[in-house]
Amino acid sequence: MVKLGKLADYGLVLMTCMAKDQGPAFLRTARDLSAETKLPLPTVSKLLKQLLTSGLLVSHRGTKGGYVLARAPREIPVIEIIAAFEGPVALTECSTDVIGLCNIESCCPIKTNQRIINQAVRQVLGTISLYDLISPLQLTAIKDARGNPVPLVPSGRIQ
Amino acid sequence: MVKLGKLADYGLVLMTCMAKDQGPAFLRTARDLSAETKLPLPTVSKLLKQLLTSGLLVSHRGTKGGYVLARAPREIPVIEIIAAFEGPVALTECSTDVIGLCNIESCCPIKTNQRIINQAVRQVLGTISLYDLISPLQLTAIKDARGNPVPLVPSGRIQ
DNA sequence: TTAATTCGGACTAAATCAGTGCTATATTAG
DNA sequence: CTAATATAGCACTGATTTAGTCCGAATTAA
Repeated sequence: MVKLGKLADYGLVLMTCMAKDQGPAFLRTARDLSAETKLPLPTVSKLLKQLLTSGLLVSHRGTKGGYVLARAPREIPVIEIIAAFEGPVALTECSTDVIGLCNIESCCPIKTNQRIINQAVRQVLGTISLYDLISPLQLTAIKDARGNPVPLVPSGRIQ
Repeated sequence: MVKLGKLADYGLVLMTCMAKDQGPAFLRTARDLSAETKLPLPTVSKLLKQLLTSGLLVSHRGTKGGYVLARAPREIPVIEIIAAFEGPVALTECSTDVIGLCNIESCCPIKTNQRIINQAVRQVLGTISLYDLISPLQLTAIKDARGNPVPLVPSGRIQ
């Protein structure tokens, strides 16, 4: 399916939640976010931990503790959130920049070309920030790999 | 890892092979391709079958049979090859255009936004064709989601 | 001190996927 | 017509990955 794992999916939900309702030093607890997102508490807890160690969140322990975004939504590219759960984004295995893993290696005709795919995808995900996800309408002039505009709102309405 | 399954990966290898060495009505057998790619024959056979039913290849049975590309490499976008093995490309589950699967649904704050991610990725993969993979240097002016050029050959050398 | 909350690890059950094998069908060569 | 070759389609298995849960320790505010 070329899809994200559920954890990464949920991670995006949580990050969007936090970006929307953020105040100055507004700490959100795991329980709090669990209630808001309807995701099971243990899972939310796990997600937050992961986001923490990836440097996307900052935590405060003890009573009245919680999590806050480490940076402004504008400064958090979507690819970082995804990478927090799925590791470095690389559609094709040959292109994880690790040499020697590929058993075809020497004769592999597309090692070069797989980089093209990876780089294109990475670039796109890198240019979309968490802020873009909160306010999609302000996302200006998204263009595709050849420079043509991408119709984000096909029929004038976002579904 | 946000990566393709191995089958899709191998599928790209096979398609690239066929695109490179194609002649007029040049049939390639599974055995042939297996030898060239060093992939096990049963697997190659399975891959070819899949590519066939997806409409990317045309087959001829019997002695002197084999497979040919159904279209010119220029007319085969990478996303189709990937979709042949992984189904429709959709990074996030909410966005498979199926309504009602998401258990958060009503309160899901990012349904809209996930479309942005999916659409951007799909668009990029849709603009890269099999032909681009054979001759990467002729791929002109790949640009990212905001219109900035993507450096395909970072240090002047393709590794 | 007590209650609330994060922190870190380990563990289990389930789903997905790669890979293989076998039998039937079609086509060409001789 | 017959035999050899190659695809067609199906089912099966073993392994890998992943989601999800739980528990005890550390930390902080009241």
